[in-house]
Amino acid sequence: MPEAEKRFTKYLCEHQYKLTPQRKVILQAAREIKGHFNADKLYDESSTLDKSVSRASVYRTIPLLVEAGLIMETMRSQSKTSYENVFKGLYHDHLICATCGKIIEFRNDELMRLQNKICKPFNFKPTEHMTAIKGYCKKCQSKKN
Amino acid sequence: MPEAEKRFTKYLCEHQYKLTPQRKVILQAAREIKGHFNADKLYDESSTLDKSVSRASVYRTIPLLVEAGLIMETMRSQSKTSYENVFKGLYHDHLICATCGKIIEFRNDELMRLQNKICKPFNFKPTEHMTAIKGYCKKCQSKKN
DNA sequence: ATATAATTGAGATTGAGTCGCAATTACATT
DNA sequence: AATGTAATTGCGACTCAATCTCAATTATAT
Repeated sequence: MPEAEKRFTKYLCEHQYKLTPQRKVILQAAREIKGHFNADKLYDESSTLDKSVSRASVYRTIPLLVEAGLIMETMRSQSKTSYENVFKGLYHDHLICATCGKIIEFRNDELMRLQNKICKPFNFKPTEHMTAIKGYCKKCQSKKN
Repeated sequence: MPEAEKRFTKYLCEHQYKLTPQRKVILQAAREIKGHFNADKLYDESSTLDKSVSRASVYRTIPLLVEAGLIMETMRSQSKTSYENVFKGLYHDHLICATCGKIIEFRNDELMRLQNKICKPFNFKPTEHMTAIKGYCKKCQSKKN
């Protein structure tokens, strides 16, 4: 059993949730998607694997996957919530172009350390962070000139 | 004329938009609100100043105020988009408690500098950033134990 | 004063996300 | 293996923030 499924099974068990075929399929679909996805995309992928999976189950499973630490909410744009797979230690954040919508991912350990440092004086225990920097990407800057 | 109104007038003029009484009222309402607000709150405040202002106009004016640099989107939580007034140089970010929803504001210049530094290698020109750190506030940590 | 393009309010519409419910099912206990 | 039961399912109805439509109105240039 792949690591992710093991973790999910453990999470469900610990919370007295059941490991249903639908949940397995949705997890598998989430794992197969590369990059960002929203609920609709996850529903499409899940349906492909198993037509019987309903949109409602997808919406109901997403918070479980988040809680289990398998996916995470990355941003909300154009009224849709985006998620992506969590890989061990491979945290990253995003630059978002205001013109073309392009998303550039970056990783910066200093940023992560700084955020932990920021929390201390507030006695705040951080679990996750989201940093999004909006602006103009290289292409859109030159277009403007 | 207050600085904010001057800037808004300039923005409208430059884009061939008209300075209507409704827009003036909505700007004034936005300026009077301390802290975070969403579209509904802004509608309430605007209505108090002038009953004739419609919800639609508030929604239509918000992007103008954002574009003019007078307010900014700060986050989206519980499916509502939050805004707050932009004051010269007084940028800040947020700690959000996952349990009680409490929002702690903080300011950190190092974070701001770091974000500019991060953009450089991508030739990305940042205009604004949003950092939200989720976790547990002091109170909610002790409740758990 | 007039022309005209932008703006308005009211209400309809959209669409992501949630909920209620009867039928089904995973799993613990015999 | 059969049973009990509480969790889960799919479906369709619902919610509600945000957007759109449209006829009436209005800010500004001429």
